[in-house]
Amino acid sequence: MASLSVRIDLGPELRIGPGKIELLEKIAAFGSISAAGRAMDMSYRRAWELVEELNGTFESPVVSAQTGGKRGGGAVLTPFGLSLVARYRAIESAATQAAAAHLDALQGELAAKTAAE
Amino acid sequence: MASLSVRIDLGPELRIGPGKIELLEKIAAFGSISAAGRAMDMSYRRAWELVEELNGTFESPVVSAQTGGKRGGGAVLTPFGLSLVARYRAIESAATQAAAAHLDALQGELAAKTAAE
DNA sequence: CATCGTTATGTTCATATGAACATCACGTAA
DNA sequence: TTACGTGATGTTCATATGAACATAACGATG
Repeated sequence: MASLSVRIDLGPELRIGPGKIELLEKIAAFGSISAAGRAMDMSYRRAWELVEELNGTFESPVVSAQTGGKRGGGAVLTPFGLSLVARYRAIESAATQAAAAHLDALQGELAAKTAAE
Repeated sequence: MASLSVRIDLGPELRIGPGKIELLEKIAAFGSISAAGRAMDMSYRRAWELVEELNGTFESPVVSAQTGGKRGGGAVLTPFGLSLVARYRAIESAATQAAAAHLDALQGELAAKTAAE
């Protein structure tokens, strides 16, 4: 099934797409950067770098992390981070819904081409 | 200004985004792969590779090219290629319009963060 | 026949990107 | 004190990616 993939451009060096958003959601769900990375089959290193990049691109941090402690540490989304995720999903949802008919048409056309010849 | 960037996933190895679409439009406008490349500040090699990739991913070719001749040769979009571009722009337009309000809200929130502190 | 602009490739090189591995710091719990 | 799980980095290496350059085929046109 054809689907839409949405990225938001907020300026040069300021882009956010489905990958980073999913990572943020996983962090919110597990309370840990490393657990989020594992869930996405991604090295901790990589996950941490993405978080670092996100925290650096926006004025306000998106993830707040703590080292040591009960479970060895952990990470949570800041209010701004939560808001960012919510807004992205809202945008994605609206976009997908609005484009659904066109997508189906394209898909159909593609199937016809595949069937023919 | 914040803007949306849309990619269409039609399967693994079957993705199309703003770059390829723009290239196709330039090819249609100039009637030449090399002219399209120049217009996008892209080497002919690169432009040709993208066209090759497009022609390979879909069942039906998207660009039809001729070597030699009056102007040295040229390239035009196939009917399917034209349709693909049109559908992409329609999808993009619908998506952008539907997400406009959310985008503005995000932009505003971002500006607030930038202003504060 | 020589020229021109284009398509169509080959080849080489620099760079960006991510994978992999290796530590260290930290704070709680046993 | 030791162990544990996590955050936070450093380092190295393989690979992917694109840039740059080079060349041939082609067909009209002069």
